Amino acid sequence: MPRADAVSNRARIVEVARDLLNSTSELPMNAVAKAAGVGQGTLYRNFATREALLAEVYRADVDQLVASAPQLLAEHDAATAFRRWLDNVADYARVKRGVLAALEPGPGHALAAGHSGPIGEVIEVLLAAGRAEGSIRADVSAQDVLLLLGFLSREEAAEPAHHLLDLIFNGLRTR
Amino acid sequence: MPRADAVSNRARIVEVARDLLNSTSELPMNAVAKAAGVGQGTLYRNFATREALLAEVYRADVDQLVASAPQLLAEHDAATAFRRWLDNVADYARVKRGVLAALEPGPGHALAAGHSGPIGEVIEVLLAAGRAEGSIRADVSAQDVLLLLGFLSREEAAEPAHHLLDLIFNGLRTR
DNA sequence: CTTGTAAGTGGACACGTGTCCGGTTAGTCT
DNA sequence: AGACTAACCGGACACGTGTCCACTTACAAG
Repeated sequence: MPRADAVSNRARIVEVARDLLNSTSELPMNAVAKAAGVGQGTLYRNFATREALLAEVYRADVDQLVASAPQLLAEHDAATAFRRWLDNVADYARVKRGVLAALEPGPGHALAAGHSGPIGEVIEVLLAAGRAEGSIRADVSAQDVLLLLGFLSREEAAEPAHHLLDLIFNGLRTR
Repeated sequence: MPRADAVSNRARIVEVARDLLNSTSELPMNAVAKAAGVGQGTLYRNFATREALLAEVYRADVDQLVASAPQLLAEHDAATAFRRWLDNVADYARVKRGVLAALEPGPGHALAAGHSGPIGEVIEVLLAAGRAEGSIRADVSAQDVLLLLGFLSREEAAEPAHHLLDLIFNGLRTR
């Protein structure tokens, strides 16, 4: 059972981080610690990396992203749903630059286990639907897609994101 | 006309950096400066970023990579040549982890001008050949390819590189 | 040979990151 | 209530990065 102050500290860290991101879109770890009134030790114990902190801050957004997939699958064929979902990811990534960092597999975090968090599972679902439909290559894993999506984290790729997604998605399709 | 000592300093910096990479595969900038017997100021003036230094160290390798493209185009059809060339890139990237950093477009360096250095030009040549042949999509730019190749810089992508290249190349092809 | 000066030098500095550890405190047990 | 202990706290620290600027020196002109 975690201590009460530890819980509130963690919550305050996330809250402060969200505020910082809204105002400056920068996220210096030591600034977060100072603003939250905790030491760096506490900050790093709760969130070992900046990505972990971002993941918590954007968890609601990630959840929404995850939730949109089944909805898309219900309304469209698998290929279209997949394509639309990728567009959703790109849109989120452009608005909130941190989202993509949040869904990236941490070092040694994703390679060992097969699942790369909720996002990985959703991609797997979309891939499975596409495979069943015959529109998506059978040799594509969620890990592959995640890796290919890595370009979204590059700053240079703000605008042509949809175009690049087009190329990537074209590559995932059967021919 | 640059000063004589400046020239030798620059050469020694590159030499030292190469040695460091061969022994530790790490490249701390201040370590390079100290080992080369120059101040950090000198180092950063000659090479504004670590990438610039890596680019110089691996220039010979990059040149070889660039030279292999026309050769491949002479021996195979454009699509095959392009595919083989991508494999070459992946092989280089796996052996010398720094090569990929060397060919990446620096911030604001590649977006403005159309050319992203020699690598960008080679890719453009391969793309043009593929377009003429009708096997490569017309809406693909060298910049796109460079961005998509960005996954090579991720550590996690050491082994499945060829598979991912397969997916990417599949995306570049016409259908 | 002396002097001028523009280029070059190199180290101090400010900043961000992540680790480590002595002190503190919440929750529990008697 | 009082004491114990394990978890927690938070700041000092060591390290790497990149910038800045006072000093030095190569080269040229008189």
